[in-house]
Amino acid sequence: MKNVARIQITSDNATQRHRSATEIRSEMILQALRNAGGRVTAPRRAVLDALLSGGDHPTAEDLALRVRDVHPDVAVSTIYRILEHLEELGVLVHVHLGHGPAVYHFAEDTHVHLVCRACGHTAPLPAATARSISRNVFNASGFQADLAHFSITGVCGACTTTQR
Amino acid sequence: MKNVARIQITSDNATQRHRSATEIRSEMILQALRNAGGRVTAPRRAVLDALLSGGDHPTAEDLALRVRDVHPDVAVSTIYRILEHLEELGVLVHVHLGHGPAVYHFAEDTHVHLVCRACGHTAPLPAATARSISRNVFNASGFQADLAHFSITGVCGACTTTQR
DNA sequence: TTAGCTGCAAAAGGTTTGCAAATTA
DNA sequence: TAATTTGCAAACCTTTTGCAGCTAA
Repeated sequence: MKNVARIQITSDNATQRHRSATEIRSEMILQALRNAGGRVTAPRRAVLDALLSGGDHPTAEDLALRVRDVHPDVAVSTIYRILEHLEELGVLVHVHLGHGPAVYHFAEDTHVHLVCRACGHTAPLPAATARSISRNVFNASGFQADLAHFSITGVCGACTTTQR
Repeated sequence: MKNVARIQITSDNATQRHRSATEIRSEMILQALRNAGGRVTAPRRAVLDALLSGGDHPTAEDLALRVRDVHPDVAVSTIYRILEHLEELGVLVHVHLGHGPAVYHFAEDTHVHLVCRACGHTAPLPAATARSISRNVFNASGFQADLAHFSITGVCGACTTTQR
């Protein structure tokens, strides 16, 4: 009995902790949505879940696939509308990594992407470097750069070495 | 008679000089095209003329319109194929200034574009700044950046001032 | 003559839109 | 109930592709 109780408490705590990571964050966002006069629907929850649980650079299509695991007939257009809405709320941003579809990000995770045109891999530019570059651009041109919206293409270190 | 002759010579010289600027360049490119096994056709000449004479950041559509002033039924697909071909020859590059269509450039005129998302204007980043940024990226990440392929979005000095 | 181009029409890929039905608050 | 969302289908925009006929070399 004692043991069982203890185990249950532990288990509850674990569940609770797990929830705080993603679900509380999700709830906060849903609340912001409601505060802005929006409604909380199954597709919206599912998109947030997909964003919070999934990989790092999902496209709208990726998100649609994940959402459909749970709600099989959510339309892509719905996904796009939800993403647009979340961008307006300042929760998300979209980024163009290359010629293909855009990828989506939580706004707080914004970073500059280096995309190698030889191997296709994406690496983040260190935040300090990004800041220094923005400062550099600003000093030169008085321009407040959002370096994260489009990626920086080029050739990564590994591919430079390989190529010769 | 003397005068007439003189005038004609002067006029010829002027024409000659005018030709050197764009037409000789055009001829060099056409020659490179031939050397690569390609053929010189009316649409190709017209695309080069449009690129050499026109504004600074033409899209494929812009070029199609200008080409059609002279050759009314050149297809857009032809324009795209010509542009692709000239890119393969290293004569041109295309640049993504924003969410719309790509714009085309002579490779030698490559520069980094700052695009203001408030007013839409495009300004070049000083070459020295661009070099310094590339160096910065390379030192931080070993990545050889092609900063010119995608623009840098942000808010220009004028709009920053205006907005508050 | 023949490899290379072109026009046309259609398709592809990503994103947006119109609208009637369904759903949230 | 009223306002918001959704699914579906169709449209949109930029770019690519297939193919039969045309053309430069």
